[in-house]
Amino acid sequence: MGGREPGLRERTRRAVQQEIVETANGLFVARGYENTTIEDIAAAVGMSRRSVFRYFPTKEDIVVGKFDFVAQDMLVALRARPAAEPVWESLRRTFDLLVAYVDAPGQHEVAEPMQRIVFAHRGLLASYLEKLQRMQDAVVSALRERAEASGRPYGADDPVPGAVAGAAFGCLLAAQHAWLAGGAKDSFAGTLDRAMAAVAPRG
Amino acid sequence: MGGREPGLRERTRRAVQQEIVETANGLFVARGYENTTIEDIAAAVGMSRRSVFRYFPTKEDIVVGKFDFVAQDMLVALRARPAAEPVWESLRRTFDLLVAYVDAPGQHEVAEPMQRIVFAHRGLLASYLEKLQRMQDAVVSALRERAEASGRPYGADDPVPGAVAGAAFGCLLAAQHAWLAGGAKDSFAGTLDRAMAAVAPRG
DNA sequence: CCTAACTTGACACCGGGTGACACATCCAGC
DNA sequence: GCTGGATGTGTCACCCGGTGTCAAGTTAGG
Repeated sequence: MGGREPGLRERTRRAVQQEIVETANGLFVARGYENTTIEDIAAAVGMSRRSVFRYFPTKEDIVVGKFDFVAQDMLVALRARPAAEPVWESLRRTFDLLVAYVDAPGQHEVAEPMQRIVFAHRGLLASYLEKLQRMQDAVVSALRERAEASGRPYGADDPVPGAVAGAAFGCLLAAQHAWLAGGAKDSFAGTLDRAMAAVAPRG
Repeated sequence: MGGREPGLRERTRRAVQQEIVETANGLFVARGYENTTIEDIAAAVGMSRRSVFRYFPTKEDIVVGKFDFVAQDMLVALRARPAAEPVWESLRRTFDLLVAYVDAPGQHEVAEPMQRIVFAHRGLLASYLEKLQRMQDAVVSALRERAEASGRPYGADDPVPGAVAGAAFGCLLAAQHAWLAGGAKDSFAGTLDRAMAAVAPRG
């Protein structure tokens, strides 16, 4: 991340955010997303409705906001991959961060129902897809940098890097979908491997 | 589509819907999406706020609702492709319906700014992505049918057909992105061709 | 002409989200 | 130790998207 040593202010803020997320997730899985109002969350945490909005811009962000961080980390991870590595492999390794998030043994019991909630609700799914899209845009930038560093830069409006990244994220989403549909029994990593083995960039 | 002879009721309904869309699009382009309230639209069309919601479930649907129809048509188109054709080619041809929508010479002047509006607004982009996702789900079903008919069905939780479809839609989105970023000068079809040439299913 | 189905407008209401203001707290610097 | 400014919070008022309800109006069919 950017600033070294987050500082006390930022740390307490993160702590409150974390508490809101955990409390809210509990309510969401118990009563459902739409049946839980911001006021319910505020009351459960012990603050006012207004203050909840000071920590999260929207209700949806309480659920999918964390992916902004994952996106940043993924970018760093992608930039750290060796330049000689095939792009598809680099992307697969970049996704390991998301995989770790999903396959994490400790949080598995809470992460999976939340995923189902995301995929079940219109606005939430839309919001998640939009986050992935932003993530993807960043990946495209990284891909361009990499191509430039290796001496074969893409043209400004070349759709190719976007297509490669788009295909990879498409596989990611498909894997998530299939994994959830299959009851989340297998490892997510394995499902993603199979998905990404079915497609490959040309050249 | 389904019922033969739409009937008077349904036809007038479609006409009103069309008028709402056109009036609203005019306001959106002129004053921006967020600066245009449902009441503004209702007033411009000459009906009450409530009635607008009788024709469109949400404000976003006024913009992206038409893609539900495109999705249905795309499904039909995909099913009509010869079974022997390579999958990637079938998908590219299926996208021709969307291409026709974008490259259409008549509506080009209104379609392009609307596309920019969609890509510029959080909720709108999210909504559009969600529509594409639903479209994609349908495509996956068609891919499964095709594989079954050719004697090599996929397993129930196999992520492969989803990955192929996801990759194709990823290319589609990337092409749209690059096309808009490049000022929509080239033909969209050509951009999409280049995007889909950069990736291919394995096997 | 009368009635039943459908459409519409008007009104009330909910919930997400924002702006403004007042109050408390905490941490300077004097 | 006091004071003053930054920061956090609650309260209130408001906007807008979206829904339920009901009464009035329209249209088609007997």
